Amino acid sequence: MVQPEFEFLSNHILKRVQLTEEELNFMLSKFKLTKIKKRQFIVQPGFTAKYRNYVCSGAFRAYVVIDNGEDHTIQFAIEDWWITDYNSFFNDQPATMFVVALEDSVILQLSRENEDLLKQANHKYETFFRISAERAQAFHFRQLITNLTQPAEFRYENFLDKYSQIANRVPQYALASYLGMTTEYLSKLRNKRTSKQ
Amino acid sequence: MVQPEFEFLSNHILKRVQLTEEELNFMLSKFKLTKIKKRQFIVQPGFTAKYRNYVCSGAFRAYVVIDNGEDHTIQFAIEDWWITDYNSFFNDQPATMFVVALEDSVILQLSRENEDLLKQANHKYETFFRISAERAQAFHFRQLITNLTQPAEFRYENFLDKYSQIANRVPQYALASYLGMTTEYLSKLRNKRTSKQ
DNA sequence: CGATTTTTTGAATCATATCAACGTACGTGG
DNA sequence: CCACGTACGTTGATATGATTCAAAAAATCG
Repeated sequence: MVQPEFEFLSNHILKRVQLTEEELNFMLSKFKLTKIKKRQFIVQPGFTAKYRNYVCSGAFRAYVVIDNGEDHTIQFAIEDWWITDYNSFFNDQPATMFVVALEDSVILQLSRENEDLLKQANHKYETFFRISAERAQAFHFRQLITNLTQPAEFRYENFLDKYSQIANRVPQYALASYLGMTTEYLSKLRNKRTSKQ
Repeated sequence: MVQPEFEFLSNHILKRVQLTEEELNFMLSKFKLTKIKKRQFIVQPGFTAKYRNYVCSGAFRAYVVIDNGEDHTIQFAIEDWWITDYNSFFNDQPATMFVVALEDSVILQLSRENEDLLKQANHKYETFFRISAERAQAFHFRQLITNLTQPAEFRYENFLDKYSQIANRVPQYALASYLGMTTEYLSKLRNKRTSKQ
């Protein structure tokens, strides 16, 4: 009998690649279940991001801190999302981002060594990671376009449309910096919006 | 005796994955050499992007057109870069971008069918594409951060530093929209800069 | 509860966009 | 190979979306 956390990940994997039960179990066996407390960091600048993290429950925020002390949210992750500093993880370099838990969370962690082992063990595992990377690539591409081409108000409305479950769960300052605006301005947009309807 | 265009691609591939001569040649045999005239489109909205394109010589520009008619540059590609609408290519959906030649160019095209064939034929080919996707992912990630966190002037200076060969070869309006600003503003930044030194 | 963190509000300011006009370059047809 | 037309780049005046700063209000937490 599998723990529910592994159940989520199983579904996630099987949606992307067809595996036999044996293959699936071998893959799952390489993941480590970890509980993370709110405010705890799972990636920090200076240290290599040793794991790729699949979120079973809870919420995370990845951000960078610029020289002047401002922080900028790069990514959110809730259930069924992955998060890490990929630059650090892939290239075994010190991370440049923080990844912090916004809520008490449960994650499944895959180390770089285990990921390499899987990739070498079976064609299908490699396919899974390739598909993940390709989707992430396409996702960031779209995000880049939106940031480049749309004004702040659209970016906010758009985010509400697509990720309302995230919008309600994360602090406003984190969302503002994710959308590339100040918290004050987001607050004004939000007011304008509620008074309109 | 290999044509020089294939020579470039060989080097590119071998930098990323180790192949025997036979494996390399099989991979190369799946690419089609194509000459593209300046102003010619290799990807257009409405049509599926059938190829992943490796640039041997010349230069390309990928852009989207927003409702109001403005166009926004998403990517440049010169020698030794890849370009296509990945969303379209991976998901076999109509493209949303244009990709147009800025100069007379020579490219090597890999069709989706041939790419799939390669991925299935040999673990190592799949590894190559995975590495490509991972690098692209990390690249877009960094770009996203820069766009989100840095003012226009920095983005311009930064681009000059990192991609001076591109900056000199592409029209100014294309660069401006790539950097997320108007051509007028870029023109002013450029002036300010030259008068400063 | 009090203390800290987060969000809101308003006024002043700044970075960048817009518009319009002009100069320049370049490629195409005669 | 010149001349013309269209595309591209520059400049200045004005407008605006978004930031900054300061302070109050609201929410969260020990």
